[in-house]
Amino acid sequence: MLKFSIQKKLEGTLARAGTIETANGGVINTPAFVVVGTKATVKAMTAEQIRSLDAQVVLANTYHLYLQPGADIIAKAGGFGKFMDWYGPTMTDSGGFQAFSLGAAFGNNVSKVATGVAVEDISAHSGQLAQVSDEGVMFKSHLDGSKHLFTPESSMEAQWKLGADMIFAFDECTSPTAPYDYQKKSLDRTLEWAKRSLARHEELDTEKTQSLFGVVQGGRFQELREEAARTIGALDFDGFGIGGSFTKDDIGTAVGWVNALLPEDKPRHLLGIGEPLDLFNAVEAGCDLFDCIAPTRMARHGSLHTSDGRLHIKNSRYQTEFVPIEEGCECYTCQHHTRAYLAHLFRADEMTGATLASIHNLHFILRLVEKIRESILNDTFHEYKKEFIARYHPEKEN
RNA sequence: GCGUCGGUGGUGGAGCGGUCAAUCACGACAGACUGUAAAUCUGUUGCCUUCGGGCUACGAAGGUUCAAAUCCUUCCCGGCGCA
Repeated sequence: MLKFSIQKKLEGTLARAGTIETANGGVINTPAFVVVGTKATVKAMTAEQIRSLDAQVVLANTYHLYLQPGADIIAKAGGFGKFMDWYGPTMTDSGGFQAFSLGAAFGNNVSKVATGVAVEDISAHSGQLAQVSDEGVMFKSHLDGSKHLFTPESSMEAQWKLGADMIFAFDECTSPTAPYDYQKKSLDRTLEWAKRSLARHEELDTEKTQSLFGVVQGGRFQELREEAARTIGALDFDGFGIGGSFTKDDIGTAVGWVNALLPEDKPRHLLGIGEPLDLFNAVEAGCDLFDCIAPTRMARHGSLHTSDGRLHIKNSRYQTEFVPIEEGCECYTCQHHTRAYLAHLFRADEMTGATLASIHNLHFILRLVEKIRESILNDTFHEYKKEFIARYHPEKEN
């Protein structure tokens, strides 16, 4: 069971800077960005490289590791952290996101963050590889088509074996296109699953070495989000995850509805959010932890963060720019390599390009969240945010 | 020299009388990506356009035909075989 302490709150907002101490003695300074290593590896990176970025936490995925290599093998290895040679704090996601990504989202070109506001029922429960019922989620493995039932109980059992310091209750991540009625029904189910997750986890973790986070859902509806914050918030979780869908524009406000109601003395993790502006807004709205695949996936796809916005390293102009991705950046990549070299590696389809780009993007996001933390402690958050947006999103400056 | 097979858009390579500005792949040029089915996916890729269409194109030049990248003739170039 973790200990969370708040060092400083930013007046007039829900933002706070604090420290989490895990049951195993790991320390996390919050707000913190959690690096995603779905299959017990941060894609294209070694554990040594993750350490050299001063990452604080790594998050793996229960569904993926359950299918391959299997939770028992990870348990024998001593947990996924040790398995991958990562000895810092760890988290696992419950598999609840895959109810969405392999269900409603599968093949439908919908992402977790809605760009439009079109609400249509593409049937959140009729996905091709995942079907949701009150009992749990029936997955058809994307690897071999075999069927697997995930329930709150089985997710807790698998996460116990995977051995992370912090784990999540089993929930249903709904589609941003799901209408109110479905969100409501799903929310009720996620609440039941939260109770079942708590009960099963209590049986497994008798010495309280793992912390369990409950997940708040509710889609884009204020009424549902607040209901979820109250009901999940009242349960005996060690922290909370805020999951599901938002629109790009109201990540901050919707998260604020939730955090205004969640118990203040427990950490709040915003699941799957990790673009710079979203991080500022979410911190301001009271979130302490974030995990996101965006920095690493975008890196592999050649989209690199700079203070002046993202650049596409494959664009022709970069072939002859013999300067770092960002002048003054202290990451390994920028200290040793040029845009031209990265442009070449990406064009030549060389793996090292993915590694160097991932190092850079993770460094950018990790340092950004660190600076956000410092700005809370220094009371310079608003100035820092304004300054950042002016350069990164000049079109949004007001 | 004789014979034979071939010469198609940035590249490879389909097409073998009309539905061909020409399948497809690669490359190129852009874009997307937010609890990772993702080192993936999408769009564009002869020139011009008032987006209806127009123009120039399948080695070169002639020819047959209502119609040719596709058939015929000659020439040029390349591979192979025989001298």
